Amino acid sequence: MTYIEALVALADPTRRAIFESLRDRPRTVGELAAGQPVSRPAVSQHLKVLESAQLVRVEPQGNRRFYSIRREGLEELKHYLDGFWSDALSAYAAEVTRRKRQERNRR
Amino acid sequence: MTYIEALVALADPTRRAIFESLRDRPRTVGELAAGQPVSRPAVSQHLKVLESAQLVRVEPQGNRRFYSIRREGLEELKHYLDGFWSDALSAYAAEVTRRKRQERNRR
DNA sequence: TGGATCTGTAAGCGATAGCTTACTGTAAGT
DNA sequence: ACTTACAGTAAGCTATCGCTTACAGATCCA
Repeated sequence: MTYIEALVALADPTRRAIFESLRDRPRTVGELAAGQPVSRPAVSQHLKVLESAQLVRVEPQGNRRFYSIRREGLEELKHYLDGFWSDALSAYAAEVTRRKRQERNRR
Repeated sequence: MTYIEALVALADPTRRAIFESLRDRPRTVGELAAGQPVSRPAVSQHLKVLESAQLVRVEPQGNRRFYSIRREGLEELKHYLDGFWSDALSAYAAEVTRRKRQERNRR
């Protein structure tokens, strides 16, 4: 059920910005905070949420901590979304079309 | 930029429950409210958000309004997520591995 | 036509999410 | 050893989100 955490995590604009700024390469907390209009502790808190959602990993390197994107959380979320492309869903779509046609013919 | 609205919309548990209960077939507001532990106006408000995110459509039928799932919002979100499977991201992954190896050899 | 049914909107309230400042801990540099 | 740099945690504040009740509009049915 990590896809729920991923949804919640990415729903916040600041958290999404932090996540996206990790696209090209890993970054330290300080680096990430410098790129955002919020304080460094705020970034730390966001990273905690992202990590719990399996969206980022940490790599401590001496004094600093490098954060980087992790695919696991994204994949779970993608699979959840894929679940809405089922046959049942197609069946309903047909029903909607049918209803519309019916409605049109009635006038 | 509808994928942002989709993220926010699906991040709420009640809204997600409503959305998921539309998987098999279209339903009226009353039906949806009956399946949820919140009031009917609350469901109406959630549906408004879902509709704005292109996740559902409405089909008024006389007195009632049938809501059903719409794929557009989901697709935008999926494409957004797909963007994180780029080459740049693979490059970073390599860098992480390289860093780890370096770290190991140093001890 | 008049009451009943279905649904959206308005206003207001409480919980919580995100932010800040202050503090603590740990590693690096001199 | 002492100081500086980096980052996580604690506590507290505020804005916002989701909920409720009350109300309004539209359609159905007798």
